[in-house]
Amino acid sequence: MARYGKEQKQATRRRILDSAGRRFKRSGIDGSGISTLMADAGLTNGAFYAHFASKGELVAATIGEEMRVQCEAYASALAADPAGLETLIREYLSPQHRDHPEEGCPSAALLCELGRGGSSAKRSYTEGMLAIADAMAGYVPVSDRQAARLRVLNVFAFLLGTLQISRAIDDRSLADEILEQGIGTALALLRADTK
Amino acid sequence: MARYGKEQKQATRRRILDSAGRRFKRSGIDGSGISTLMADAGLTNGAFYAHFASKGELVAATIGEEMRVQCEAYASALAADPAGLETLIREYLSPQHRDHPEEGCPSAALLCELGRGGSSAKRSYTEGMLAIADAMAGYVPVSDRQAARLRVLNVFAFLLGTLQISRAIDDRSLADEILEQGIGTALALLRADTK
DNA sequence: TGTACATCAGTGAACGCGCGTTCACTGATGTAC
DNA sequence: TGTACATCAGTGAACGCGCGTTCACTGATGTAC
Repeated sequence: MARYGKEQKQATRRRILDSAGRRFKRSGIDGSGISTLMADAGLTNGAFYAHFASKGELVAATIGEEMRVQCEAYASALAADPAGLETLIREYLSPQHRDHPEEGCPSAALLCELGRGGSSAKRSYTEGMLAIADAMAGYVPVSDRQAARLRVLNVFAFLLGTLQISRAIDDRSLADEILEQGIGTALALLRADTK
Repeated sequence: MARYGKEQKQATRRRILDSAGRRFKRSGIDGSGISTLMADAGLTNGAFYAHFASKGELVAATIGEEMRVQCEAYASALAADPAGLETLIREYLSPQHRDHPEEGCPSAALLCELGRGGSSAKRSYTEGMLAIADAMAGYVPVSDRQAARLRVLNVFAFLLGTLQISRAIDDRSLADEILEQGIGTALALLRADTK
């Protein structure tokens, strides 16, 4: 409503990005309309195009932001506790994470949709994924850097697949069991000699 | 158009189910409208409700059918070649599968959407997933039956996560590399002692 | 064998609704004098 | 210090369109006589 410096508008943009991340992860990209996304941010639909040229641009920006936040969270958790990979895995494969996609991993919630989505969202995703692989490669017991990155990607693929299955399974105790079993498998995967 | 026996209408239903499977896997569930789904089957929108009570019912039926077909395909491939698990894994993690979701695994294409979707689709999915775990448990080097089923689920989670990542990655050669690396990891995962 | 009829799978127009997007407008603010 | 003005983030109604769903209708068929 004002002519503050530029910070005001950028703050609104960040607010939209933040609430859009939650909404997309809860309802899907196709399942989230502009009016709902803007209402989530406490605004009306018309203001949207002052911040983004299209829904596709919002999607790409939101994915980028989600991946950046996830990468930072993991990197700082590991910097604080270099053996913290196990904690991260246990949190990832927790019933809490399964039951609250809107607070969780963007890959687990949106990856199928990204696969068929626009190329700018894929670009954002690829960058974010590589940043995560890079940030975590140092904490994996593999000496070769590139091999360590691929190992991280492998573990990540396993975690996200397991979480997705546990979300789609219609039997809570089986879903719990899959998560529990997944923790052991993920830890083994992390350390295994694969080649 | 006719008063044939009941086979005619059931044949049409199967045709809708088959083309809907392809369409959902290509465009997503939210991304596929009734008119398009019916046109894919060579019909007009109005005929839909003679076969299904709602879109949700079609989704559940399609998921059930897709899982059944996948289960049968895997089971018969393994029956023909008991060491064929490696072939199955190589086909699953092939660029061909990555580039043709409409012909491929329903889990890889639709699992995020199922996670937030209706309960009848989840029910269908759960049944199908358990049937696959059961059908393949005998081919995994784990003696305890229930542990073998969970192992199958673990490998499946890894495969589907890896395929999804390779579809969302915007760099073909990196995507190829992830698939290639995934084959080795999946084979190791299959045989590893995880507990 | 030929004709009238009942059946019913499929047609296609229409329903209210929410989609992504556009745009004329509002009104609180910082700035100029 | 007080007032007039330019700015521009945000409003809210409207656009054409496709959504899921309904329904009166069509017309090819198997059946009855």
